[in-house]
Amino acid sequence: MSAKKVKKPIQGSRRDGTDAVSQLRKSDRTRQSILDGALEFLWTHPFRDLTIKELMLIAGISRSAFYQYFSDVHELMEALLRSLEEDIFVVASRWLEGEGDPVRLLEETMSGLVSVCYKRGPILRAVADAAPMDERLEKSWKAFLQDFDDAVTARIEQHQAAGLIKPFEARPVAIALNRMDAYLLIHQFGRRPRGNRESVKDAILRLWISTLYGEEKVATSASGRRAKRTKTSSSKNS
Amino acid sequence: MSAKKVKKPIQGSRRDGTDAVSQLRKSDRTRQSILDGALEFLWTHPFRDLTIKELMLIAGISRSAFYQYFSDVHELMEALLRSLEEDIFVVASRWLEGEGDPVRLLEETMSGLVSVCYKRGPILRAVADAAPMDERLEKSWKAFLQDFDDAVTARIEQHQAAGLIKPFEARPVAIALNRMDAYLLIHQFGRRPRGNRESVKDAILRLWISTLYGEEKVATSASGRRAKRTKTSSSKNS
DNA sequence: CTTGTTTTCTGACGCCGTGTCAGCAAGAAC
DNA sequence: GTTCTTGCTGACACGGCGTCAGAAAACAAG
Repeated sequence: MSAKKVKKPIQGSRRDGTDAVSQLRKSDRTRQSILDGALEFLWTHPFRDLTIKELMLIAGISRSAFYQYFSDVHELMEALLRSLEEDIFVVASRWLEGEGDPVRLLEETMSGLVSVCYKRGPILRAVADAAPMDERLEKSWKAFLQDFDDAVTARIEQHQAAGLIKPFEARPVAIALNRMDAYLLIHQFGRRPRGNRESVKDAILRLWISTLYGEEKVATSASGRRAKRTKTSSSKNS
Repeated sequence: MSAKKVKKPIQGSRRDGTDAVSQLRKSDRTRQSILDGALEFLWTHPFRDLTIKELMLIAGISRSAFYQYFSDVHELMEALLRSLEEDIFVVASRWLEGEGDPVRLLEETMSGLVSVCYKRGPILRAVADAAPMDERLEKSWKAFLQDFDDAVTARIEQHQAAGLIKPFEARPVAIALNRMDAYLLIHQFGRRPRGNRESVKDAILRLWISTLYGEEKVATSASGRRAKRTKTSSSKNS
């Protein structure tokens, strides 16, 4: 069923992982080249045009070799999603778990979020597009979003208890903010040419701050100070 | 290319449209039975399982007859979307264009919105799922959402000018609220068994009111009065 | 370098859903 | 009934998917 295979580590002496790339098994490099090819393709094409044939043409290997590494194109997307997930949760943890001025933490998190999505944006877009077509991927994607909803909800409630955020039902607000983020990030960075990092960050940040900590706090954030009157041009065509 | 055909109206005297169903051309009834079959299917199955063969089996006609009416499954979805669109804009116009107490208007609109989606929910879900797979449908879906974003943005700005809503950047808030609505409606009513109408309406309404008109106005709405402390159970598993 | 073993890759195959087409059947008008 | 139009059908070719047996390459040991 699954294409995964438990690989016995090669028993010889040389493959001890000390010399990075060149010392990896062939299969690991091939697998990576498929993942790279997919991302490359998705920078300029919608997911619906990603056929295995096309993909393996980019990777320079025969079509059937694909199935040595992934059981289908959706499993590949899942792999890409997982790799993005790691990066995102790292930057998100700043606001979700950090200590200190919450507005500052939020700014750091959103800044990082924008950076990650700017660099690997198509993954988000393609996974969102592909999810409805495959039950497994759909579940992963839903879980990914829900993890975020849960974390944000918890953090809001925590800050409400601390008097930093006014009391209201946290979850629907968390969902609204997260869906908004997803929508903006996907549309601004999901394909080349990409939108402007700063304006996207400012737009997202402003909405979060004003929703959670109050309109007056918006001005205290760095971007608020820097570009208080900037109309986020990029949000026009979104 | 397109399956559409300009049909000359039958020249005889009887088909004057006075006697509803039985007086329609055969082709119109068949077309409708396909649309009905699709909706029926989508109540219990995800869009990805909707194959033409399956669909025409339900409709009781041969597979190839499908192409007399639609060029492909996405054009069918577009037809369903258009029919839903009409209903939705009717109820939405209440808040978007009505006069009087805005909170009351909003309540009427959300109430209607919930009703429409409760009755024809799978359309929303299926179109959202199918959109990434087809360029044309993707455009229609995007346009549908954007029409809403535009209308809501305009209405917010109008109410801001009238001093009913505090000043803030209207568009991102409009987008966030709309995406939240879409998410909730799709997940609660997109398939059987459906969520609870009242709790969904209350959840949506509360968020809109508190975001636009202020937390204190929530209590003045009918549902706010009726169920001030109800935890919207349905938003748990969303 | 040669040999034997394991890993990786390939071409050919069958499957399934799509969309088209020529021609058959059913319905309407007379 | 006959004629003409409209609606329907089965058969076909196409393209992408996933599998498999066996070829080729990578690797370790001698």
